[in-house]
Amino acid sequence: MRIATWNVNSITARLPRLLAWLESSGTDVLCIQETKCAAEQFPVEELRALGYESAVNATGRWNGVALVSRVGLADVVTGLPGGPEYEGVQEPRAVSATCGPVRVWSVYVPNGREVTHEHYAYKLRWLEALKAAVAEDAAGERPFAVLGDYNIAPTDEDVWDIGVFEGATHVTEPERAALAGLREAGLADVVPRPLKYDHPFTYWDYRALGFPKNKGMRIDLVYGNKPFAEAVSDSYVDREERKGKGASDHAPVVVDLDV
DNA sequence: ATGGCCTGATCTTCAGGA
Repeated sequence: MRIATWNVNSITARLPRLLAWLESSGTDVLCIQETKCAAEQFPVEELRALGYESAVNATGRWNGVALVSRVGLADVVTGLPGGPEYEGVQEPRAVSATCGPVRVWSVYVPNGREVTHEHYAYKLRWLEALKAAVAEDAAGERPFAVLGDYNIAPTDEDVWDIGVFEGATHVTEPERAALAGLREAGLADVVPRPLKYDHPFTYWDYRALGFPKNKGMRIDLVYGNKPFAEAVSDSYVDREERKGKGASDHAPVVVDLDV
């Protein structure tokens, strides 16, 4: 079984590449982030034509997540139970479902913007709520994983130059402590292999030739419980999908499971 | 040449991304 996560940066803008990639990669379950569409604009029919069911949590131009699966999609939960509000609303940042033998979450963790910004405090609260919401499944016997754009680089090695990030979000101790909390809850960081260079970056800024210069970050993560991690036979970042016109600024992270 | 972007909506300018 092949499962992947991909921040597509607008599913509308990415639809031709998304459909082509699903077919060429043979992905069974895809966790999607930043759909940037209203739920009714999500391309349910185009995906159904390829054999995929969809579970969508999206409300408009910002954020939005989805799960698409061709191996079943049951017990869908929309949103993060107990999750915090930002400016009075629960933003669409989580959706979970059971896809065949695996329980899967697709998450888009808040960015944080600046460490002094209210959005940063919200990011930390959101991660606390995530830990509470997944605790039971994380400790369970069924293969379980939380995949998505965490907007956190787990270590200094997960950015191209840590010096550039002094005082910035994505690399702070509280953010990394939140990831450690998920690991303490029973989830392991399933680190993919890079297809080129020595580090599995998953995001490269559109600006300043970030991709050609490999100025990347590893912020799209797969956190799986013990049964999930033990079933992993391979994992890699499909950097080919970051190339060319019409690419997202994130590449898909692919995980193969023996389940 | 030492910089270089992309998205959708508020739509020719902006906020947000990280």
